[in-house]
Amino acid sequence: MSKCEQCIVRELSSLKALKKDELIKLAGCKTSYTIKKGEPIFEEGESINGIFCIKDGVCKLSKLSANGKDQIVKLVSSGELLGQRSMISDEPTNLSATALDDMDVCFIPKQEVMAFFNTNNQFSMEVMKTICGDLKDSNDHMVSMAQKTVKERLAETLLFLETNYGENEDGTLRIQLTREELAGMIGTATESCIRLLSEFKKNGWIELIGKKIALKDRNQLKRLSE
Amino acid sequence: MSKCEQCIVRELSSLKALKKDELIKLAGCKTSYTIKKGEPIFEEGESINGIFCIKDGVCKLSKLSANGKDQIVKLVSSGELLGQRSMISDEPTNLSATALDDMDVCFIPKQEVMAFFNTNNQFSMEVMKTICGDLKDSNDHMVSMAQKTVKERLAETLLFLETNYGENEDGTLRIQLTREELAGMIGTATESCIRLLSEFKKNGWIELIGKKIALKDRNQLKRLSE
DNA sequence: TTTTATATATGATATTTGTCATACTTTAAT
DNA sequence: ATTAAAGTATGACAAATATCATATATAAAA
Repeated sequence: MSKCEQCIVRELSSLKALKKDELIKLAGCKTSYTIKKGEPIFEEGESINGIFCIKDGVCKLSKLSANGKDQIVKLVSSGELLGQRSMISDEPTNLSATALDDMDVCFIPKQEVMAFFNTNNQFSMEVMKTICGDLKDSNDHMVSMAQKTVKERLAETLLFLETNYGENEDGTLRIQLTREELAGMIGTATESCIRLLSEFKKNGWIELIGKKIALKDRNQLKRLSE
Repeated sequence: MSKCEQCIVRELSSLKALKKDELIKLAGCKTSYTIKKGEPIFEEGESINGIFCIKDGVCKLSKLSANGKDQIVKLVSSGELLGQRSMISDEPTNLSATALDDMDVCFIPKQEVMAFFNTNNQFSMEVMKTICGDLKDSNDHMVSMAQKTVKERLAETLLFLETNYGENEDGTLRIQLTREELAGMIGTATESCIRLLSEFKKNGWIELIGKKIALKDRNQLKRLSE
């Protein structure tokens, strides 16, 4: 049972508001484990009685739509908390979380977190702010889906992925998404996504190196996305 | 300066967690006023240093997209609070709020609400739950936009409007939206919205009485929306 | 290695949706 | 009451996107 003090999640998430004694309590009740790429952390409809701390790796939060397509609502990665919404609302999750990488996570039981809400106001405020940020992102995302073309959304998403997850030495996006997952992020059919990637490549805006994608003309992508 | 105790907002919103002395404080700092149909309560980019209590009427929360269309993110009506997200995040709003009805509202300054956060944990939890509900709705809405057709979204929206805002004696939807606003809710062009309404009418699923809409075959609409 | 499965890619085509033009209707303004 | 403006409606057409078929490439399994 390792300490929570030096954990990246403690540094970056709402947990930064916790005091020493609270961190010790935390370390005592957490369970840590690993999840392999492709495996679920939890699935739509499950009751998850607590929150997850992501120590390493990235996962997708997605929702299966009636037509069988998996819409990606959000990516969550190391340093972040997962499952807060469902825990606070006290209802089964409406989303599935699936590892895109091999992941290291900790699970903190609900009663522990709720206790912190009652004793540490700063922690409550941090969580509230995080959720408000998520709400703003979700609203913006929704407007994007409703008002932008698939092409615009693809450009937007590629820039988002580079900004938030960086690039490898060869200039390709570090985050590894299949074409199907990328399509799931922008909300379109896999074929449409592939077709537009080909078009972007033909225009010299991106480069396709095997399955990987490297951004070339960021200004053009930016212009397109707005 | 009227009391807050018997106010509908106090009954239905997070304010129900406030105690008597807190309500007295509230009554002392609020400013109440009216807003006429079509007028803004606040606009995108404004800093609104507090929250609004909606005593009467309905408003739309919308965001102007790059193509000049006004996407409606959410409707907010009597009994609800408005502006919590922006106040908690401490940043200008990303949305405009515009009255769809003549409205009665109260404004509560930020410092007052923040004080309640510090002294009344139940209130904090209620606000948190509300925002979590908003987040879930927004996520679901986003998936709808990404995965459903305009036709499906129109059917869904018509049912939503009936469920949440009821109908008049003649069976028409009580809430009064222009075709443009309805299009803004489902995320499509005004003409497409009108065209589909005509199609629904031709199919006998709805009736158009002037500008008003009456639902006829709710089962069919429901089937379509899923 | 060979086979099998899965992911990527592209063409052909159908469907959906947006845009522009125009007519009609209702509401507001002079 | 007349005019002007805004909202509703529909046709014609163009553009965007989905679907189905199929080919190729890559990865996994036997």
